[in-house]
Amino acid sequence: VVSWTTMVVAYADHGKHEEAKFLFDRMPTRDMVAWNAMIQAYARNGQLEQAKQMFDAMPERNVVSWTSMLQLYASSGHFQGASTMYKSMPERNLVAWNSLISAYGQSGNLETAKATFDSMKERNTISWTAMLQAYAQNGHLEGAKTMFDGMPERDSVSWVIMLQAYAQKGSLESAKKLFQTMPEKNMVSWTAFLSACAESGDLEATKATFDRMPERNVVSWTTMLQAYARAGDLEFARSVFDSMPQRNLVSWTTMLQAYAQEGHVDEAKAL
RNA sequence: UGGCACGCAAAU
Repeated sequence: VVSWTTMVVAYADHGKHEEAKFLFDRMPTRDMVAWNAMIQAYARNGQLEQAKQMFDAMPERNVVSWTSMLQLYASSGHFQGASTMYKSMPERNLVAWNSLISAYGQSGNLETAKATFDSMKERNTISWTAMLQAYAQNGHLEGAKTMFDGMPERDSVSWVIMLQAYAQKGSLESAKKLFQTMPEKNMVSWTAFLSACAESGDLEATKATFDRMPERNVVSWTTMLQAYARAGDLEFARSVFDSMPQRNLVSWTTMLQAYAQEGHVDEAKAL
């Protein structure tokens, strides 16, 4: 049953929920982990209806099943459904609570998110970061900063979210200062900072950051490409595009959009 | 020692 479940998850990870379901149906035995994995397979591919059917059909449910549904409702914008799930959960754990904070944050319900956070008997870094993000998403820089400063521990995710909070407020300077004090920088934090530079419109800073990066992936390359594109620098944009070690759908779309934006129909078509 | 759920980066 473990091998079968591994296969189901593998298909789900590649967006193939129908194949996942085909395998699931052929499993000789299914335990709760298998059922939960199948719910997640649908959830990851946005199949709310199907996920709900699995949830209703399963012989028994645990806290993972309930939490998965809560998250799915929240991520689909069905906050009422998420709330209903939460209320009907027979048991709750830290993950469930954290998911609820995120759900409230996404729905703009800051007060309730904070009330939830305050009422928790245990919190981990994810709880703090989810609350930090809730403030940031809703434009409350002060609240975000209070969370960030008050956290017992910060990891790279919390740093990145705080950095984005500054960047969203147009404060590249604060973002830069924060980035400089970040203890361990990884590809995501570098790219997040790169993106902050790009969004500020400071092309020099963007290029300088890009050149200083210890390593780059397709996301960082595309961010650099986008920086030139939004500045209307089609030549540079194209040379970045041509130099990229890899391209994906997003990088192609960025290049295409750059041409379209500037009215270069022929190049767009050729691309 | 193996399988499921929570918080981060790029385009539309």
